[in-house]
Amino acid sequence: MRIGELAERAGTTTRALRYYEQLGLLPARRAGNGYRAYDEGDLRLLREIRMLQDVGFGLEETRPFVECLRAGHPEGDSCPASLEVYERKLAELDDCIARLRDARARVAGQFERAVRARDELAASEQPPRCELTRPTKE
Amino acid sequence: MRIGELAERAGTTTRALRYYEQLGLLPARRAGNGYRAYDEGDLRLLREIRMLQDVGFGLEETRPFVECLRAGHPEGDSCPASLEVYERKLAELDDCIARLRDARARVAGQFERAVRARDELAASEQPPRCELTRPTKE
DNA sequence: GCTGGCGTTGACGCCCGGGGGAAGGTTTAC
DNA sequence: GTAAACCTTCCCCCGGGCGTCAACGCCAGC
Repeated sequence: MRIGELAERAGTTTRALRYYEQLGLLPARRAGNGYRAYDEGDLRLLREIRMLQDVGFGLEETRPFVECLRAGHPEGDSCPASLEVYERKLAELDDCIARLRDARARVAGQFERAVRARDELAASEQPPRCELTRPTKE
Repeated sequence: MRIGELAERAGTTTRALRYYEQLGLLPARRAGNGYRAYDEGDLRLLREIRMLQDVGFGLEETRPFVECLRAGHPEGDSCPASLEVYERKLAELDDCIARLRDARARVAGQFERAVRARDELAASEQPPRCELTRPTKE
């Protein structure tokens, strides 16, 4: 299989495949004419890469999974190195979520304070119209 | 006050101040010699900018707050435009947090599945040593 | 009058990942 | 024979927020 076919079957581009090869992530054998030659195993590796990217992994983070598959394991995450990446990613996500929640809390605090200040200002400038003092219309 | 002093008092750099001016965020009057001239009000604006940046606002998002202060309001968030930015930011943060949580859940699912697969494999390859069959040492 | 420390403008660099796109040359396929 | 697919190499880009020169002007002290 040549690069165009592989790209199409994996739903990516030839440009991306050359880039992965440049990273050493998905090296290709070469046919006599210099064309890159791929097989079904490479398709499997590529699908693993794309799947992990969809979940938010960077290309470097997919490397252990790819190498695990290439080493003959049934799944990309059958190796300890892959599990470590999972754990690191979970920690990273937790950290990021925590920081965002903290930021959210700070912004929400500011927002509520500002809203209260605005309401108090409005109340002092324009005293509330009481139903008992002005019972009827408008 | 000149640019160096303002930068130091606000804990930033002259480069940043020129950049803010370039954005129209913090325009400066000019002294006769062409030097930028700032006053205490500018320091206040600048502190507002830096405070918002610390909470995660981009420079453009600080603009309504700065203009609110410049319009003579007591706080940067005394204006409706600022409150809208707060609300937009809160929504943005909520969205981001939700997406991260989703990603985290997916990764966690993969991780747990992989760990179970590993444990089952280990159990099948090497049957558990039972206390009753091998009660003593090692 | 000279050094040093401020200031001015403008322009380029950078960081980060993940490629996009074009130029210029083979090889293959119909 | 020619179009499509492939090869390599190269630069570009996206956003934000500045850093870092370069080349020059202004002012104080000695």
